[in-house]
Amino acid sequence: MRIGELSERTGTSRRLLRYYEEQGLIVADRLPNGYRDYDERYVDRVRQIRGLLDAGLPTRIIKQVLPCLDKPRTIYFSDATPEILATLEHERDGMTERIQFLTRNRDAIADYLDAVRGGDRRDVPA
DNA sequence: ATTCTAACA
DNA sequence: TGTTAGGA
Repeated sequence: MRIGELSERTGTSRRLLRYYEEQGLIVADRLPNGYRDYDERYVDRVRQIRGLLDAGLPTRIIKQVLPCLDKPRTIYFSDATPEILATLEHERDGMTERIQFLTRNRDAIADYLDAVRGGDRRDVPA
């Protein structure tokens, strides 16, 4: 498939797909006309990349982790070097911090909402 | 129509 | 990341 289809099927802009390639996250084959050519495997791969990006991992880290993940949404290291393990532990801690940050803000918003709506009205007052 | 590269009101 | 120019 060409970039347009991959874009639609992954919800990722063509611009971003080219950017991921530029960052070494994905490698596309080229059609005789120069167009990028992707196989089915890339649909999941791109989704996996987006997931890690949303989790807060920088592309440079994803680049190292990517070769260790394939089929489903799992990450497995049979060749986990101590450097990679240390990196992942750091990322894990970063995720934990972001989760706590999000939780605090979500609760603050939830409390605000509960305070504003006297327990009945579901729409925000003008 | 679609995609490509490069570049930035 | 979006958008756009200029080309295939």
